[in-house]
Amino acid sequence: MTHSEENYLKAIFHLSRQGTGTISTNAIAEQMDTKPSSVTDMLKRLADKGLVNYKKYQGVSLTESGRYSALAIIRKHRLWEVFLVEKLDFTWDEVHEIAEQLEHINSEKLIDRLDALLGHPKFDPHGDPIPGKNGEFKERDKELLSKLPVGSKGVCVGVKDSSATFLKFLDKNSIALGQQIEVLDKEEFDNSMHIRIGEEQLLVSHQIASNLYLKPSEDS
Amino acid sequence: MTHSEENYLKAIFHLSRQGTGTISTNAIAEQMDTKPSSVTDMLKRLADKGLVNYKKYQGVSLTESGRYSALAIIRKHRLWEVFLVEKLDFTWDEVHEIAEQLEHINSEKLIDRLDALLGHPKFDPHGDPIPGKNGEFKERDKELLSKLPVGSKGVCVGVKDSSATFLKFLDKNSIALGQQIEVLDKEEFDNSMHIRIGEEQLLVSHQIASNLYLKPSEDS
DNA sequence: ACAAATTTTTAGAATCGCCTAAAAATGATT
DNA sequence: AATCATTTTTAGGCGATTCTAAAAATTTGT
Ligand SMILES: [Mn+2]
Ligand SMILES: [Mn+2]
Ligand SMILES: [Mn+2]
Ligand SMILES: [Mn+2]
Repeated sequence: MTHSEENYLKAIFHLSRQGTGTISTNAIAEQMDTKPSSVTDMLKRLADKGLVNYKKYQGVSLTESGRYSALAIIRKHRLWEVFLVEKLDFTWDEVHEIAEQLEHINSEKLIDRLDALLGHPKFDPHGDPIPGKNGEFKERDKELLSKLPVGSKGVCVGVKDSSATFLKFLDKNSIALGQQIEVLDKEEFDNSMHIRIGEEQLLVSHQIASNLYLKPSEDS
Repeated sequence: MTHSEENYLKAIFHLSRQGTGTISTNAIAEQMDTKPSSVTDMLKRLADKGLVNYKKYQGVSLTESGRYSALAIIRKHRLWEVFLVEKLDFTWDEVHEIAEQLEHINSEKLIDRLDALLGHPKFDPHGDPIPGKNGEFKERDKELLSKLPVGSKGVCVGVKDSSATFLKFLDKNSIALGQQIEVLDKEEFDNSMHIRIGEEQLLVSHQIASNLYLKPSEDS
């Protein structure tokens, strides 16, 4: 598989775990920052190779084999991200770009060894689950902060937007994975939320609250 | 720069430290396992980008900038080889193929951190020197075993052929870098050599002796 | 149901990197 | 100097990936 094919598979995989059903040409084009006509071209090629189910005008979905390949690439991406943070002291806002390159390195043995070196991590630096060697993949239990009612508590377990700007914002306000968060109040006006993080209190906009994932505590 | 351009620069660099003078189209084609016409194509492109000096029928050489780029790639290649051996327990015959991929990863910070993690190594697993961050590069003092006179001693510091088959042969005969070697005798008939390695004695063919580098001891 | 708006595909072209076959230049031999 | 062999370049083409512009299909709105 070429780098380009791998990137398309990844994009299709990510789109299918968001919206429900089949994926549109335009959605892929937007995700990948290319033109729809280029997407159509590639979908034909991927279909020829048995990686996607594609029929003109009908949208696209991954085949068994396409899904397996996509998961292998995502596994590599996320393991490399862990490596960069754990072993090379990168911050969580720096690793994605580099992992975009490293994910295309082709060596099963390399990935197995890397996985072992890192102690078989289950999640990447952004809280996303790392697929297993044989394509096992389960999303973790989590809820957007913005969806939680006033009074509930939870632990921060992930981000939806993992752009460098958002991640740096979180750093600046000492919001990190593993942190306990409590919803103190919600403003009717703009849906911003008063939250407690450890000892601190903070008012976060709706946009922020809808990009932070919590694992709600049992007792809420 | 594309992967292909980087590979051509590397090939030209390596050829220029072997034979003397400018590099022929055919030599590059052979080194890279492509056709001469493809090489001509690429040389034009590299010349346009100011990476090589090229004039039709006159051979080619690296410009300042081309040499600098080539060294950067070789630096990455060799640092990754060290990483694979030191941190992921690969053997020295396994690392080259993977490093051929990793050398194209583009991130200065990544390489700086990797260099630091490895303790700023000076040589790769095959005894080849690792170019410095700013293009410093000096070949180490070494001599082919086949060139040494009977009675001389030295330490094994590198291999000329670093193919997996040769490296595995060396492993099998416990010849490793850092090993003390003494030339006991030379056969007139086929130039094979009787050598002593530590406690062991061994008869090696001329072909083997002309692919092992020693640093001759002062007193020889 | 039909026209308008939107989405998707096709047609045609560019670039990169490679190939084969033919032509041109260079170098060696008489 | 003329011929022959070798090296190198050119010409033309192919697959991969992308683009723009135009055509076709689908969806939406009245
Ligand atoms: Mn990422
Ligand atoms: Mn991630
Ligand atoms: Mn190597
Ligand atoms: Mn090496």
